[in-house]
Amino acid sequence: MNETFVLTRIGDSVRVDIRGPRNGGATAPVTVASSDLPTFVAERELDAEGGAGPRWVWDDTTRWYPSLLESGVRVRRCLDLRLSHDILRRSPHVDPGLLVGASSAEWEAMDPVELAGPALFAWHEHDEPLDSLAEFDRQQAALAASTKRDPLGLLLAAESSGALVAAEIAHAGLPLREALHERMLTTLIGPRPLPGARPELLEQLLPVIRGALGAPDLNPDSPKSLLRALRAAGLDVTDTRAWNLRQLDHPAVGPILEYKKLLRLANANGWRWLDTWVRDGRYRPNFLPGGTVTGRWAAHGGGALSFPAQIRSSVVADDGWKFVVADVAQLEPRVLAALSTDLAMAEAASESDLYEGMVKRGAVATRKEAKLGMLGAMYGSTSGEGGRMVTRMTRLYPRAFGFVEEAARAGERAEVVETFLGRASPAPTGRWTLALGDLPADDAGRDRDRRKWGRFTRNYVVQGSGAEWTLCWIATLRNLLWQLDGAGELTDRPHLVFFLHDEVLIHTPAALAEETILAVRRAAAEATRVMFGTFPIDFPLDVAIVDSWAEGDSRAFLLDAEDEDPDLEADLASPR
DNA sequence: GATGCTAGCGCC
DNA sequence: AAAGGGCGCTAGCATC
Repeated sequence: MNETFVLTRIGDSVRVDIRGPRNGGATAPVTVASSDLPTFVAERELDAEGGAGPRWVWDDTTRWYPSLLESGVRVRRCLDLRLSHDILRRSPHVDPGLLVGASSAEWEAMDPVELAGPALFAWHEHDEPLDSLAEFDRQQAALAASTKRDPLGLLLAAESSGALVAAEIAHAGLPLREALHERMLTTLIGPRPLPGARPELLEQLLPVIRGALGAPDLNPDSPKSLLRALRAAGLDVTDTRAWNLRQLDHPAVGPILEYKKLLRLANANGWRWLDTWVRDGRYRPNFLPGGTVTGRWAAHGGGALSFPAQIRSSVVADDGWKFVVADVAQLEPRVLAALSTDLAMAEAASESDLYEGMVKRGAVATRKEAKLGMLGAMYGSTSGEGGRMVTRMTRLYPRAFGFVEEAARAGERAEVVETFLGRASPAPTGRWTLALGDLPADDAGRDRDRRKWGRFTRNYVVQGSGAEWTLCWIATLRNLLWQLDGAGELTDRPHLVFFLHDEVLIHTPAALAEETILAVRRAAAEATRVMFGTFPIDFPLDVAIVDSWAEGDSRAFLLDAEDEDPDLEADLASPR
């Protein structure tokens, strides 16, 4: 039976309201002691073996699933009412009145529970527990009445699966060898310093920098005093950004850049990071599904989503285990081609490298131009080579480039834009939205803000739809991984241990690594089918079986590759 | 002493 | 004249 179980916590017990697949109507609720819940859930999952499985409806995955996982219980499906409330409330295709009811304000204000890290403390539940059944019924009614019922329903399911993945990643943790990390730190910045002291190798760079600038008291940790010292030394700079310093020809530049790089490592992923976020060979950040407006995940704790390439060599699979690392090549351009049904761009995307595909078809002269043009279209470049390429490529791919252009125009009109499945952008609140169409021609500030919002909505439709594809990917993947020939609980089988926007890491027994690769590919194909149906678009994956994340890092490879410019992103990020 | 902001840099 | 999106994190610094 694929029944729906709606869980509401009441004191030390849980009220379970059961909705059958056909009757839709209420049956008498069951009351389960909280301590018996894992058994109750496990039995229902077992009963439904083979089918899609029961669906567990709860207020918030972070308040339910971690303890189930601790008890060794995995679920196949859930509906996270907190996340779905947020999506439905923002959708212009949902009647907001249907979502209003008891505790509306509490549903709006609910935050996820942080499970990892130094701030861990017990959360206080509401005195009056939120009634999940009432909220579920409201959401179902709102969904049923929506003109975008099917895509929104898919989005809610994918978002909820993402919440399950996030909890499972937190449960399993990313394998990270403290000893390796410490050795790397010691080599690069010196042994663990005393509290408050500068690491040894930074200390050694200090006199070099001070000497070269003739500033004996300079503290290069302070951008302000560094800027002062640079200008006092006769250098024409307005900030201390590494990219700008690199343009200068001065003996202080090399040591300063080296210092900044090591300081960054020490601050972001040094000894304190290790102490705080890594325990018993596992790094456990808090992933927050739906944590950003576009639907990409956010993360708290240890900078999980900016895990530097430099330290990925510390991420090593357990003995007898492997990592399967997979990332999507040019996710967002491919999503854009499908969003806009641009057949010419989709045709170029049949190549494993979309940009090369454009070059091969004579659209542009070089891979770099293709990339500049695509990124320019998705981010809103108007000047420089990016801007020029956008103009040229608009003629070649009018549907795709027109699609993002229209999203930008809509944003500038203060309209809400949507992702492919219907996640709506927030309404703008800036002053420029007032008296729209009645702007003084010389109001440069408002004009700038309006264009800035247009760049946001332009990017929103692509970034948000890309996030939806990856949600569908990992949602399918977690189920396929469970069906592999494993046994035992989650961490005894192939399981996801990291998710980075368009890249996944799976920790798998070595014997199942090849099968895991097949699962990753099948999941990608399924995500494409579910999202885009028969539209001819490919999402090729780069997949590798590795012992260390560093081996599977395409950037590490690209640094040696002749045909790729590793500084291209930096070029884009810099003025001129 | 706590809090909020900025600069700068990491990731996608 | 110049004009790219989304994030998190840290230290320094200003402020209360």
